[in-house]
Amino acid sequence: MRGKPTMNDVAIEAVVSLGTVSKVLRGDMTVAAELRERVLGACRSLNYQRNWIAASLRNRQTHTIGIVIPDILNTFYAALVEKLENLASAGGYTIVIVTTGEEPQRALQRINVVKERQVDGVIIIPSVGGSETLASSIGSDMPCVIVDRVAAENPFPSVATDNFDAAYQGAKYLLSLGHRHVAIAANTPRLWNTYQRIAGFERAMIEGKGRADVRIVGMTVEEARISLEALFRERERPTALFTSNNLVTLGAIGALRNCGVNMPREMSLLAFDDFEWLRLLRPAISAINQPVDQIAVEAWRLLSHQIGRRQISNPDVRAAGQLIIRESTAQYVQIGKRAVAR
Amino acid sequence: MRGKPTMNDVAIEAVVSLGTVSKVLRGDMTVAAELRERVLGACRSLNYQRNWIAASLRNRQTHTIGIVIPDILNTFYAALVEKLENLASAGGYTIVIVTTGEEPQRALQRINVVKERQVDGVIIIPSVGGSETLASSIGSDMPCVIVDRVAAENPFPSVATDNFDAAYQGAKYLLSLGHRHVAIAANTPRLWNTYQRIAGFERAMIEGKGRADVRIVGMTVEEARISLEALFRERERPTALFTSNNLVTLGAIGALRNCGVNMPREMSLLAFDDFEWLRLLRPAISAINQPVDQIAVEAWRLLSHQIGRRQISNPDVRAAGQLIIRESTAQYVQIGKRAVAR
DNA sequence: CTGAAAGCGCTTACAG
DNA sequence: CTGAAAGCGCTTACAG
Repeated sequence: MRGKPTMNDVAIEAVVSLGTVSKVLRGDMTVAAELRERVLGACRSLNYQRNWIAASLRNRQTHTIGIVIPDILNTFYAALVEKLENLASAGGYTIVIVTTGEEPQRALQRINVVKERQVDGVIIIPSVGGSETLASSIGSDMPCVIVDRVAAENPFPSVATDNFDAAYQGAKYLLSLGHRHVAIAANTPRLWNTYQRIAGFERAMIEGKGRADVRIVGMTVEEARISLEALFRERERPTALFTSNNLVTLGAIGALRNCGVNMPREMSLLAFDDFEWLRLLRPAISAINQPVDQIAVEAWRLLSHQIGRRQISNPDVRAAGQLIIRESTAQYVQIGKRAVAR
Repeated sequence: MRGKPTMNDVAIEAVVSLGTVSKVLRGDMTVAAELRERVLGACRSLNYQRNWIAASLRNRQTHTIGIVIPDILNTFYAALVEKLENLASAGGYTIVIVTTGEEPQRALQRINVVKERQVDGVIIIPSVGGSETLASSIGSDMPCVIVDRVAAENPFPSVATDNFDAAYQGAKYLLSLGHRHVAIAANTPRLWNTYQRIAGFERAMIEGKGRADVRIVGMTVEEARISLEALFRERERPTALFTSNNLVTLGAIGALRNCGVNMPREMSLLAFDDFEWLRLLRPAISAINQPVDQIAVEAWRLLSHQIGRRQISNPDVRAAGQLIIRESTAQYVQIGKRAVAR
């Protein structure tokens, strides 16, 4: 026996058959206690490590799951990955991560890589324009759950924040402060989560008889900043701004600073996505928090149940967002001559 | 042929032997062009996907690398992962990620998981107290590179910022602004990178005849905040603060706010680790940036050369940090009665 | 340049 | 409850 010991070496050492060793190691309890001890002892003395690849080839399970994510630097996704890694690890799974950088081409290629790796299942956050091709590239035999950016006609189990409602509540809050002209800065309505956020926002504004200004500002911080600087220089600018995700929030804060717009006196800001830094800015930014923990737990439930071929209840989870009020949102006060919108 | 097509199915379809198919698919050019075409055609028409697990079992390569990281929410590590994923992907590798949460026990367990997964190599950022046991748990046959938290007696190829020099330069800068009493808030000197940062800081302060105040503030944002609030309430507090990493910076900013200490008038702040938010705070925070791109590229070079059994030149890379001056650091001006240190 | 055969290290029916 | 044998889908010497 040169190199690593194999299961066969263990069998010889323990003086049992190869099959018995396999049974013991897989936790099959139909093995006599005495043999089991001999096997375990042999494993220890040989410092045996199971060759997981050989097992996978035979039993068709890799105990690996793929995570397809647009961008790890986005704190929301980083938090999601952190939670998922813990859940997977606790369940004996390991995760392979792949990033798509919001590029549909790359997304397709990366999803294929993950499939070739023969993962047992995959958790996907689609990128812009990626939802359409998902069904065909995933196929129906691969356990899969879609997270966050769930398309309207999505065929897979999914979990996301109830974006419509969260945005609706956010807008209601802004209205309750007296704001009547509020803008929503959204990355792109081609993303379904954003689309829902815009819709919830608009619904609330209509109900509250406010003026809703929908601004599409692009996917990056820089694009958002430039776009919003233009908005802030308009004659009749809104008195409150609602950002559609953390990247846009970043751009908005930059724009506010560059244009010298006082927050919250001249402009209230409500952010979608909460995270540590928002508390530290001055004024601290009010935000709608997405329940990352819950989203991760549900995604894992949905995926592991599919892998285990268990019954899935509630295959489309929508988690409630929570409004966190800090200092960036204030009662609307008419300033000088500028009038409130209509 | 039920289920997925195998290489054998392709061989039958193309009317060649199994071995020939294998050769073509592995890019072995010693196959006649005509056969190659037939094989490729058969693959397409059957929609053949190579079973990578079977290949791995035979050739002992998984084309997978493990990344062991303390915490994905730390932006520095998130950025590192993002870069590494791109490099790995471009090289035909996929990454499995494992987080240790700064817990030595968990680190050990996770490193073992990665090894059992039979990765071709591993990139490790040790956690506190984890460096000591690394050598024995990794073994000498596994390609490995240590990043960022490189121990003094580290036996593996490594890449990190030149922490001593970066901190030295930072302290020199603070001295040049006239500060003579400056504190460094460090998470723990048990981390070698932090240890180096403290040492570089102290060296500069000695040379500049300043008073160096070393404060160990703990690993979390909360601990750092509480610890620094105490510092800010001391009678003879420093006029400038140097934080040892991004988590401590977070705590420092919170403490500054809570204690109502004006920055930079009453206290200059220089952060180790730069990232987007630092620009957006007011005042914008001066920082020492670690060259994440370079670090990732070098780590990948070191790892892939080991995997390919190529010669490794320069196995211990130390990259230069860069000082970015913004608004949080200002010339020291004596305020009222409070005297400069000693 | 091509093919037949052995084997990677396990798991899984199947006998006993 | 235990063991002998076949086989998972490839790669790799080895003949030809």
